Amino acid sequence: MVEGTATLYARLEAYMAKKGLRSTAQRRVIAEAFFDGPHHITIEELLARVRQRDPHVGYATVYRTLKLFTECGLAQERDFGDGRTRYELSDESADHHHDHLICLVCSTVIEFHDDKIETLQAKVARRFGFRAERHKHEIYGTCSTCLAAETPLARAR
Amino acid sequence: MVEGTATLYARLEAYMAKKGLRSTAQRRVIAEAFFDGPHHITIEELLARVRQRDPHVGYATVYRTLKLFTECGLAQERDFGDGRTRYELSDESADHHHDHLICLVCSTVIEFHDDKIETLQAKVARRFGFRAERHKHEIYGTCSTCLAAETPLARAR
DNA sequence: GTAATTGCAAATGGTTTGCATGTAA
DNA sequence: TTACATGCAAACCATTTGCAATTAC
Repeated sequence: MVEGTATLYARLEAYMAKKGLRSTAQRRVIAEAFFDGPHHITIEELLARVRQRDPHVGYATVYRTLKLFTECGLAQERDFGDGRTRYELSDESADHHHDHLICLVCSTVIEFHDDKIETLQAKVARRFGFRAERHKHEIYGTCSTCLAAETPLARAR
Repeated sequence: MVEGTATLYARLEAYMAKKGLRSTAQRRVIAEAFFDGPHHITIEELLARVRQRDPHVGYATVYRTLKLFTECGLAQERDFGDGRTRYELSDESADHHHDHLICLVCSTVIEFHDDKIETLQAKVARRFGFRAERHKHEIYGTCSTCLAAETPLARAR
């Protein structure tokens, strides 16, 4: 299960205390908006959510704060190739590690997890004497919904 | 094996002829520099190679030409997260499909291929009714050379 | 001849940064 | 009080684009 947002926020507080960083109203609002916002959120989307609660927050603050979240292990950056960075709860913060299927038609992102692939990946790294720290595994294509919307002719492709 | 550069160039010529595009000195020089240059080359690196042969080539031309190579299936874009796009011969142009191990210390890129992972990937897509078109599988960590250079203490991490 | 191509410089767009002001501890 | 944070605007930087001059066909 996903940790409660209170627990996530406590982790952030602990990190900030350790580093001598300060707990500010902006960081609290951004954390709240991020923790219960949609997965794979962009800075722009997050800023919109944040400004619903505090219209004065600047976008540089959101950038800086998400960088902070990434440093302290709460968030992970994702790049799905559309030009803007997306953020999601890190594997440790969410229930477990996952990878992505990305629909090139409607941009929907489906999360998946496959233990066998993870195991094989570890084997590949070992084969090269490589210490794997993280990975990115993204499958691009067309999701079932968009496939259904295609004409029969196109679907037969 | 990798196709000879003559064959690759012939494919490019065929594509350009089909599309009514023109064979120019710049495109020839860029193709030559790309086909026998290093894998995962950046625009800047490629431009440097190109300018050894023709100092007047502009960098917009290199961008446009690599986009052309990508369109016609000769090249593939890669993003290893360092801010610039890299280009390599496409799977069909080179011997076969491969993925990457990327060293976070020295930036070395190791190519790997694992049929079992490919098969499992296809299964994952099927499970979601997803038509997979391409994928990106990158493992980030520390390569064997950099591991060897670490202190015993750090290596035990 | 004429449409595609080039080189240059300017524009774009996401992200970062400098700095004066504000504020948590 | 004194670093750390913020908001704004300007800077950055890879990439794209407008346009006049050039060139392939």
